[in-house]
Amino acid sequence: MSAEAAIQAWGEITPDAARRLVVAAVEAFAERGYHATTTRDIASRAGMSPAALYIHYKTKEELLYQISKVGHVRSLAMLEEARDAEGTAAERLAAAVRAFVRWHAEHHTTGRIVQYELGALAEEHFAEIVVMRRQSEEAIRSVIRDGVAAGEFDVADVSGTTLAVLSLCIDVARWFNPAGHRTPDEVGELYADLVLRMVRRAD
Amino acid sequence: MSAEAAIQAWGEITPDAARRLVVAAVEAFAERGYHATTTRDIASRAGMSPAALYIHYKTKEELLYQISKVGHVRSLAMLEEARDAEGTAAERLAAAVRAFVRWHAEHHTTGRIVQYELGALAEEHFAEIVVMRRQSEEAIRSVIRDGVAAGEFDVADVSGTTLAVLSLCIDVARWFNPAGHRTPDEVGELYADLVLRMVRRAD
DNA sequence: GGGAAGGGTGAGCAAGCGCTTAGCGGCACT
DNA sequence: AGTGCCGCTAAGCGCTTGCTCACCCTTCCC
Repeated sequence: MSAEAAIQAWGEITPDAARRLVVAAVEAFAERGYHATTTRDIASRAGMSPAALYIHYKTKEELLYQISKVGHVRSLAMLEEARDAEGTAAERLAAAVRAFVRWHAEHHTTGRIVQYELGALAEEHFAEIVVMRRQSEEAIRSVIRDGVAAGEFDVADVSGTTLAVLSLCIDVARWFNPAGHRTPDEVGELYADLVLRMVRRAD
Repeated sequence: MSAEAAIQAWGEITPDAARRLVVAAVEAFAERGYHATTTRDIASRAGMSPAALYIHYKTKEELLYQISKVGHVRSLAMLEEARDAEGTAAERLAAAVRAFVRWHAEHHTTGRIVQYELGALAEEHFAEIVVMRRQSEEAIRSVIRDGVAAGEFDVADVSGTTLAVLSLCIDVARWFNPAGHRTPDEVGELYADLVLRMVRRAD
């Protein structure tokens, strides 16, 4: 993803300086991790002095919270949209995986923060995020349950399989390399196929 | 895993104090992450003063390297053993996944460090570890290739599927909760089944 | 033209960091 | 009993960290 696209992805954040700080923080957190990133690093990537950060965010953790929250809201919206769409359970599950994986590949920097920096959130922020994560899990679980009920899927352990499907998608943020030869679309397609094979009834 | 079991898992490390430091570091790194863990925290968990750490390890990073190295050696040995075993490709792939997943569940603290703290390694240590990771990937890939050649598997993208299988197993270290109701054996069994469904020829 | 407000800076504080050093106590060996 | 050594500690050094504060521009309204 280009720098311009990154800035556009955070378009709803104003003013401009606050958005630049978020974009800079996403880069830095994804590259080095939250704890290894300094406020000076974030500020200088955004072209500001260290003090400027504190005009827009109370603490470094609040920046992390902002990023994590937006990422989780997007993820949840994506999964619930797929759940509520028209079509067979197989079609809806494939659509959910395709979208979720493509997002984690395309926005793998944000994805890394969303998925791997939860432990750095303040307690009250963490509690809020956990609610959304449970809802995401429930969205996938309900599609799988639908497929089993309709006789499309043959799944012995619905909860365990839900966990595995989500886990598979999430981990894309860890290994995806934009310089590699796989595009986000291709990975989404491959994964949608693999997930369908995991759940489909053999016939 | 109990504290005694943890200590035994690092049994080959001597003297006793060095082993206690490693066990303490594994706990601390897994809980908070490498960068958020202080040498004072590690030392006090091991029942020593901060300075004692430096008698056994030159730096905090060397402790991480020790942990990462042992973990990678174990992982690789496990996967290569499964690859070289007797049996069909399906049997060998299932055995590999079962063992790999069980290990990541049972030793999920070590697993987290092995899989998620690579970026904190010194450059020369990282390079050494990357070699082992490539060998691990190659072990799984060769079993899948065997299965395709034997007509047991139907896999369009061998490399992509290898990546997905490894990714699925690795991510167990992130979500596994020993207080949950799933045992490492159960997760291993579930995952072996899911992976076979991902690759098997429908007939 | 004067005052308020908001986005920005340079300098720096208190705390905590990784790591070092001087020295101490107990053990093995002579 | 004396000596050397090894595992360890108390104290603390030099540095970086997250964050603050006094002050400065620019813009806007009257």
